[in-house]
Amino acid sequence: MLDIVRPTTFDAILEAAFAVLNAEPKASLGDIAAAAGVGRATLHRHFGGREDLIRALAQQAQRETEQAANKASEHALSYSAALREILKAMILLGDRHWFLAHESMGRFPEIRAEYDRQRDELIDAIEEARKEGLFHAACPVEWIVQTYDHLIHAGWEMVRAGHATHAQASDLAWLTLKSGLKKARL
Amino acid sequence: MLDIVRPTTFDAILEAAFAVLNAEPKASLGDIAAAAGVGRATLHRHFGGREDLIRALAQQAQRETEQAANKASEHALSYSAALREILKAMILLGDRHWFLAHESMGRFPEIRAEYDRQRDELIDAIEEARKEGLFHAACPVEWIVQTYDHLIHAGWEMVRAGHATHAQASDLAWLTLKSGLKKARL
DNA sequence: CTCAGATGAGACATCCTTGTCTCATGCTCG
DNA sequence: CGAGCATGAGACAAGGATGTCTCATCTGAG
Repeated sequence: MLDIVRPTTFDAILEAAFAVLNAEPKASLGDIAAAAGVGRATLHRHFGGREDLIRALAQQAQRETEQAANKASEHALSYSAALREILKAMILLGDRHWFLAHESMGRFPEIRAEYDRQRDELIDAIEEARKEGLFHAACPVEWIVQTYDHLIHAGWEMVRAGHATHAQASDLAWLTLKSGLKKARL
Repeated sequence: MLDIVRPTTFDAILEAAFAVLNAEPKASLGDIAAAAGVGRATLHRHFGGREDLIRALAQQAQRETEQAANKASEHALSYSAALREILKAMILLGDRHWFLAHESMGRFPEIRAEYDRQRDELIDAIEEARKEGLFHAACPVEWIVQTYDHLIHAGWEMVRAGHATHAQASDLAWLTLKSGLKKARL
């Protein structure tokens, strides 16, 4: 209706790009423009080229995941609770999360640096949660990080495929992580 | 030495293609040929084109994962033990496993059909293992399949990154799966 | 030693993608 | 109502990828 905020052309292009590129990394700018419902020239007016679009996507993904993580953890009373709420929030942003992890960030130093910083924050939170008894003392932090990431994506796929609601997928992912890593050790 | 079986050119191209395409789906046939150490014309002599190469990769991945799964489970005394041994075998074939799951199989009906058949076999084994008490009765089979696939890839990445040996990654993945899904339920 | 087969390099044509530009259209605001 | 801005469509040039072909070279087997 009158009060509905129509997404800008810029946002429509980003949204379409996430969806198209996650499904088909080889997709052309023409494919993305078509999916966004805009002309290719319009895409070129908003972005300086394919690399510029990819960079904008990565920055948007980083902004959204950072904001969602901060918002999710602001009322958490423990690191364990924070990790749970962040997991839940990330499951909604699975496409952004996956885009960041799998699109080559090597060619954008500033994206890589921010990605590494967020990784370090996650590792710090994991080590604090371990002290709270969430993870086995001998479980490698690399495995915890891997499992955390993959369960986010598994949850996102459950929601996307219609096999579970967001709340259900979050519960499944959290229970699996919590129970699974309490005993997992080398 | 004299008895070392030199990989054929055909095999070298497939091996290089798995590695290159998993890292960079947009890679050109020239990139793949270079990584295989052969000329692009040679690649074209072995494969009728890019689509033909992708189809051959998918068929090879299906053949190898099927053989490895069969070999892994031939001495298993229970479905749970079989799932464990298959998980261990798949972690070594993580690149094939991931290629099958993420390269678009929609355009090859015979690949899709075989993929679905192998999925059904896995689901059957999961349901039998559930009867053995491996999984919670209320845990959705879709979640079990998702978690199984993702832990395979998580384990493969641990090995590839040098964070764990194959045996260690297998143990971590199995413990995480077993402990995590024993309690995970909706 | 010779021949056949496999291969590498490079040329060539075609197609696709990208980036730029121009013109026309529509919408919104003053 | 008019102007300005955003956009779509299409043309055009350039570059890269692909597929085909030819010639030269090397290796292995007979």
